[in-house]
This record gives sequence, structure tokens and C-alpha cells, in this order.
Amino acid sequence: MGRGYFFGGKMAAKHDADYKASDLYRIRHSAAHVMAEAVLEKFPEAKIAIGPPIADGFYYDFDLPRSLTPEDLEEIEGRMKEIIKGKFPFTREEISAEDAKKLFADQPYKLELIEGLEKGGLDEYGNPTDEKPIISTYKLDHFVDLCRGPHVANTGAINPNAIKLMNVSGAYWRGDEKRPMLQRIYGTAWEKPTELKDYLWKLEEAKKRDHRKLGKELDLYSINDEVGQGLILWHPKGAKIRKIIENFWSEEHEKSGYDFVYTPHIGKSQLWETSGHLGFYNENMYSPIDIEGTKYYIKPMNCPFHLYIYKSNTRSYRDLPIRYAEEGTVYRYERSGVLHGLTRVRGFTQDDAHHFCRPDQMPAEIDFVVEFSLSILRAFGFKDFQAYLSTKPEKSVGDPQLWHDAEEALEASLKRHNLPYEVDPGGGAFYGPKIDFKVNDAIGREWQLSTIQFDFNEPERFNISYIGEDGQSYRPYMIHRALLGSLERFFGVLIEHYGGAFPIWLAPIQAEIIPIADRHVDYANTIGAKLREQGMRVHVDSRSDRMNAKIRDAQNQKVPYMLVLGDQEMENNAVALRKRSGENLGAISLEALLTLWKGEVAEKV
RNA sequence: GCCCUCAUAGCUCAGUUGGCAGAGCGCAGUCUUGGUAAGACUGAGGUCAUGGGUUCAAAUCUCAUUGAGGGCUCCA
Repeated sequence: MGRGYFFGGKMAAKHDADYKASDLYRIRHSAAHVMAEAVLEKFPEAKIAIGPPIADGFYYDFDLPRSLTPEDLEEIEGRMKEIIKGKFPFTREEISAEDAKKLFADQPYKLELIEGLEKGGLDEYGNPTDEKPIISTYKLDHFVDLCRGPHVANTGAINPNAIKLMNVSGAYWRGDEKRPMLQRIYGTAWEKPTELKDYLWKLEEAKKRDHRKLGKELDLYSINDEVGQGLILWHPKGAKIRKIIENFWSEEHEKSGYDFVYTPHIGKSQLWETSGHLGFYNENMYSPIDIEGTKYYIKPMNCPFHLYIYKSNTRSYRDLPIRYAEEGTVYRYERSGVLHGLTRVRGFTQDDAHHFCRPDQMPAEIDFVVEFSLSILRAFGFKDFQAYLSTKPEKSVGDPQLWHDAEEALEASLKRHNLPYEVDPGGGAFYGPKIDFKVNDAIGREWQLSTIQFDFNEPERFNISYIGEDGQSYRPYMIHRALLGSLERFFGVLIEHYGGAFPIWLAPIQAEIIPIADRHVDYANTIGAKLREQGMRVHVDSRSDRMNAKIRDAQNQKVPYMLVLGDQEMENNAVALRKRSGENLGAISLEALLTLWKGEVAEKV
């Protein structure tokens, strides 16, 4: 999530088709070839792999005699620009597999791709395809590449001032960690230099919003080496925001018919055998703890506990639906290379819930949970959503009819809510279909948060049931869902979404009280106490710094309100309000301030 | 886990061919008492990530370990 592509994330299928037909796609694809020619000139012994266009540019993978340096990239980029100015045509040629093999005799990666094409079923990037394989090459200046195209007519169609090589990194051949590690050069290319400039500006903007940077600057959280990788320390300000999120979350759940439960952090190995996690989730679980000769595991999931709460009593069809919600803290082993700030961690708290319902309630239950998810996410300022529906994979458990009904209910609900969605056929977990929601943040990046998943596995394994109207025992539907995903990841996304300038209802400090001189500190404390009594989160800056410095600090801390207090305010029993927008509202009464504040908190702005 | 890069004060970073550890911010103290984005001075603060090696001498060269960053892979 958020990796690999800076913006746009994974593109929706229909957009993908548009993109592939676009001039930009040709430009990027062609730029990749130009780059390969430049690299081969510099390293004639280089082995070349593949070089496709991607969301914001292109890359090409090489097997090189040495690691590339930033200076190499500059040199290659410079040479690319020269090649582009040569206006060399791209000429396509269709050739036989034998000829292709001769042509690429000293290029082992290309030979492997040709074999894939020859056998059929794989395209020139080694991805599965149904198309009849035609082997074609594109020639550019001295460089001939195995390629399906399309390309620009000649390199003159590439604007040399709208391309830039970004970075070099390792990448496995064919994405397989058992195959050789190649060097991948990433580049970006646009039609116009202004578009390149905009893109680079956006990257800068994204850097400024990076939750790891803001987390430090705003003193929200930290990760400490000695504590451990991927484990979050929530500082007071971060914890305050979390508490507000949790309170809001609890109230909304309470109103919507959820019951809250609490469950332990460890459970016996038997529990995880029953649930099946020791089988299919083992590699994400930590080693067991021995307690009096019995093995206990730290929980990677909350569901087995919720199932036992369900099972603690005989359930009637009248009891359903049952909705158990818990902010459950789980620990999962993630490989060290994948950890990332707050968004990918080893210990996190899911805003988890499990729904149990009758078959006849299932479509309504799905509708409810979709609606509920959206209303929660909207409260945090997210407006655009993209839904992904993942259906039955080949290997699965559960009655195909149940799968079908569930998939239909999920899709129907997406349609009813007018949500843009994309189907990932066969992309579901083995135990049930699911919907994932991604949100677009303030600068258009996509983040995965909510997930709604059917489970046809655990109800069987735990043998849960309810008694129907006819006195017979039936198996309920079980749905897992997390709306925010995890509080850690959600917090990270929120920080980036708001760029650290949290709306007033979430701001850990809502007002910084700034006495102008020491003789105003008592008055500031009095005002502070009054506001605090009303529930406003205020802080009095009683340092002997100048007012300007205090305003600057409050501004950098992105505090929504700054209340400046001097002689005039003391005389009139008022406060001078400055907002972090820079707007100076002048002196207003406490009553006026409280009214404004209450309004803004209620509107969540 | 893999490839590349990196690790110096609480933070952001300098530190030349190996030769006494530096700045700004922050913090503490003193002065200043101010009107909407940085007032002045003084001071404290470091086992240069950790452990080996080379050298008369290592922050600097080298190896290993740990951690971080950009990717790959992974994220039922």
C-alpha cells in the first residue's frame, strides 16, 4: 500500500485500458528503450531484462557488472536526452522464435522470455495472457529489443525536458526471490515539462506529509530500536488523537447495535489448531510461550475468541444478528524489510468486529456494514472511495452456493451504494469473498483501510450454530470486518491526509494560549482553566519568549487556534483569536470563542 | 529475507588526503516584557549505532552485527 507507486496506486481496470492506449504510455515505454540503449552503451556486457511503463513512469531491469551510483544515473539521463534529440525511429519487425533466439543469443533473460512466448500463455513480460503470441522486436538506433510495443514513431516525440531518472533499486528477476537480483532503474516521463514539474512538486508535497517525519515533528509517536522493530510508542499527543478516534468509534458502534467484547492477548495452541491458523497462518505467528508445559501463542487475530463468546451460549434465530466489536491488539510477524512507519507494523490494534447472521439476514447485514463503514470514513474527511470485490479462488472451502450468494450480496450492495468498484476474480481468501475499501487522501493517493470478509471456514471449524424457528440447528453466516483497518495504519494515513493539520475535533491541542508579557500569565491561566472546564483542549505558553516566537511555534505545531492575551484583552475580558490559517479574528469574548469552537468541533472541520 | 544507500548532541545536519568533536534548533540560566511566523547573552549536552581488525594515530579505512531509508518479495 502506497509503495511502488507514489500516486494513483493500483489503477482500476478501465483506467488501465485507457492508459495503455494513451500517448503517454507510448512515451514512457519508448523512454524505457532509450534508457536501455544508454545503459548498454555504457555497459556493453549488461544483460537486459524487461522495461515496462508503470503508473508514473517506467523502469528497466539490468544485470550489470557493478552497482550503479547517482552519478551513473545522471550520465545515463544525459545520454538519453542526446538519443532523444537524434529523432531515431522505432521500427517494428515480426520474427520467428528461432531468429529471436539468435538475435538475443547473449541475453539469457530475453531467451527465457522468448521461450515463454514460444510456449504461449505468457506475454513478453512473463505475465499470463490469452493472446496468440507474436514475437516482435523494436529497433531504435543500435538497440533492438524484444517488445510488443507500442512505441512513439520516433524519439522526437519524447520531450527530453519531461523525463527524469528517479532512483535505482534491487528487483528480483520475474519478482521471484529465488531468482537473481537485478538493478532496476526507475524513471518518470511526461508529455510536457510542466507535467514533470507538477509531478516532482507532488513528490515533494508527499515528503512533507510523510507521517514518519510529521510524527517526530509534532511529537505524536516514536519507534525505538531497543523496544523493537514495528512496535509503536504512542506519545501523549498521538495518544490523545487515538483516544478521540476510539471514543468516536465506540459511540458510533454503540448507536448501531454492536456489542463490545474484550479478549486475551494469548491463547493455547489448541485454539489455533481449531481455528486453522497454525496451519495456514503459521509463518505470521510468533513462537509459542511455554506455560506449565502448555504452548500459548500471541494472537495474530481476534476471531477465535469471538467465536468462543458466540459459543458460550445456545443461540436462537431471534438473537441474530449478533455483532461483536473489539479494538483488538494483535501481533504478526512481518519480515523486517516490509516494516514502514505506522502503516506496516508488527503489533497493532484492529478495529475488529464479527457479525453472525441468518442467511435471510445476510444481504441486509452486508448493506448495513457497507453503509456503516462509509459513514465512519466520511467523518474523517475521506470523500472518494474505491471498492475491490474479491471472489472465489480455485482453492477454497465452503459450499459454492454460499460463495455465490455472498458474492452476489456484496456486489449488490456496492451497486446500491453507487460505489465505483473493481472485481478481482479469484482474489478472495480461501475461506470467503471480500470487499476492500480504499480511500483517496487529500493529495489523491489511495490507501487500503476497510475490509469486509465472509468466512465459511471458522463457523465449521468451531462448529457454531443457532436454533431456527423449526427447532433445528443451523450454521450462521460469519463476517469479519475492520473499518479503520488498524489504529496504527489509520493514524498514519490520517496524518498524511491532513498533513498534520488535524481538524479541530481531532487536534490534540485545540488552542494555544499566548500571553504577551509575564504580567498576562495569570490571566492566561484563568482563561485556560475556564476553557478546559468547557472541554476545550488548551495549553498555556508561559515561556518568556516573545509573542512572535510563540505564534511561530504554535503555527508549526499546527494548533488550530492561537489565543493572544495582552493588556487590551485583560481589560475587556476577551481573547484575540488567530487561526492557523493565518486569519486574525481580533478580540472576541469567551462566549463567542466557545460558540465558534463548538460549531467547528461538531462539523468536524 | 534480498539488492543498494545510510547511521556523528533530544532534532536537522557539517566534519577535507586518517591527526584534539562542530553548527543551528531545542534544553537550562540571566537579561529583555513584547501586539500576530524566530529578541540577546551565557551554559550544559557526544563511548561519533554496537563489536572486532588495520595503523604511531580511526568519526574517517576494513569486516561483522543491529537499526533506518529507497525498492523487490510478502501483506490468507
